[in-house]
Amino acid sequence: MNAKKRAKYEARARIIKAMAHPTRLFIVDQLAHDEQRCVCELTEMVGADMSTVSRHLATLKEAGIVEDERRGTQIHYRLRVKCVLNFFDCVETVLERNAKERMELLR
Amino acid sequence: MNAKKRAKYEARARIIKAMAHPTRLFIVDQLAHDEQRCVCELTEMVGADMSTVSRHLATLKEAGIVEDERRGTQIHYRLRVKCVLNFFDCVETVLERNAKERMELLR
DNA sequence: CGTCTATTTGCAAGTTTAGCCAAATATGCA
DNA sequence: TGCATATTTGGCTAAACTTGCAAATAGACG
Repeated sequence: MNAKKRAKYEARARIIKAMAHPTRLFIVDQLAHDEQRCVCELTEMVGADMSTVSRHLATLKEAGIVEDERRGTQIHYRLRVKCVLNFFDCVETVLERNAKERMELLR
Repeated sequence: MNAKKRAKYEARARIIKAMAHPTRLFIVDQLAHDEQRCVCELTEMVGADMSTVSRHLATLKEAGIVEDERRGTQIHYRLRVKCVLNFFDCVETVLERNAKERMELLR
């Protein structure tokens, strides 16, 4: 794999890596339902330190998956690209199939 | 987020994390085109140590994204779940949008 | 201007991941 | 059985990621 090709896959991987964390997935899922949320609300929902949540949001923003907007004293985040929600369907498919296969192996 | 919910997102994240690496993305992409490949071929294409490629394949297999089959002395890998290919489209969308936004910021 | 609130950032510790080399396994075949 | 080939696994190091606490920022508001 040459440098150019490698760079292409690295760019792609950066986006996917931004989704590859339970808390960040939760946030994305939440924003899919609620349109937008401030850091304090998400912190409350996630149940971690606000600094931790803030960093997760920065990771998602850096990847271009969410965008933020200041509203007075707080900052609201919302999904920037809806298609990431498609990930969930496929992931669910994989999980179901894994579960099914594990069942069959037990017989 | 309670324990059950957390477990749900952790399971999802494990799948996505398995995709979140340039080499593994390359492999998935390759298997999308070529149906199946042995470790030696993939090693050749990737250009890393065979042990490294083997581990990447193990990661993908563990997640349920690929499956393997021994053929004599070599082991062939193939995609187990096609829908992961949908990831690429969305990732491309995000990358394009990021590029576009960066252009606009330069004006 | 000073203060309060919301958020981000610096730092340190703990955990995970990636990569290579060497050694162990597993098959095929003479 | 013994050798050759393909693949995986153990061990180790360097780099990356995660997290919370404390400190720094940025607006809002009296």
